[in-house]
Amino acid sequence: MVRMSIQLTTAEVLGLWHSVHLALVRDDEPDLSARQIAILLTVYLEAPPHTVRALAARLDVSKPVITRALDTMGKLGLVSRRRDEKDKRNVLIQRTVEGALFVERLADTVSVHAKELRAGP
Amino acid sequence: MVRMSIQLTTAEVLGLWHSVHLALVRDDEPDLSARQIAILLTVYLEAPPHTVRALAARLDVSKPVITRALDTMGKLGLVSRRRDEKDKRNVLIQRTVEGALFVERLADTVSVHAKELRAGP
DNA sequence: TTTAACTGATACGGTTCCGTAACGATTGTC
DNA sequence: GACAATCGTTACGGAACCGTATCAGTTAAA
Repeated sequence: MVRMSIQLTTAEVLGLWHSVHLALVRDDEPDLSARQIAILLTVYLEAPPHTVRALAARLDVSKPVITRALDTMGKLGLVSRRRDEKDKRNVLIQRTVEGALFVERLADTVSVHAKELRAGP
Repeated sequence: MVRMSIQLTTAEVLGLWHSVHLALVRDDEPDLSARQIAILLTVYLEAPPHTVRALAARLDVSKPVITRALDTMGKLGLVSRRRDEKDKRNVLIQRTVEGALFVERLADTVSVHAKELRAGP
């Protein structure tokens, strides 16, 4: 296994983006918006705690945007909310088993379509 | 430049997806849905002609889904519609200069965040 | 203790999208 | 010519989302 930087052509990058989105649309998973994906992956990839305010700042969007996205993703079981007992103004966004599986399937979908790419030194 | 297949780890794939979506949300471009992205890139990457019915079949969605997406992307100037003179039942979806620039900027955004990936033999 | 600052949620009017069903227009068939 | 098949669009009620403004609850400061 060799670590190197990869220089992708425009056509290769677009081909990857195209095939992955086609797969995401065609499968049975719910199609999340770009904002929802950004929130979901921030929660699952970055270190907790995750609050509404922090997510809003991270995405550079308003707080209601986060609240609405959490409502929808909460119904889907992808994330959950809990009051912060140390500061009851805060709400802590937490990961779920179902959400972790969703993220894993997303990674699989992307990986499948990223198999043939050009690598340069 | 060496052509080889790339084996990406789950963390690397998710990190790419995360950073690109964060960038897409934070920039000034309108956030397209997964279906809109799939339609847009199909129109710009695959050979014409592109009809509503063909796009619906390609994405495995109903025709009104395509019509609605074309309405919205048409207002954004990303695609345009024209009647097929040879068979006036058909509508031909066409590329626009503005749409081509949008796709190009999308490719740039993805490329920027795909610079550090692990490549294997 | 009164006030200010801060949190996340809610309300508002408007837009987009959802799936399903029906529609007018055009073309092909008998 | 009459009829069916095919095209894309529209209609429908319901849901989600948009940006903005405001809200109640909690904490910190005066």
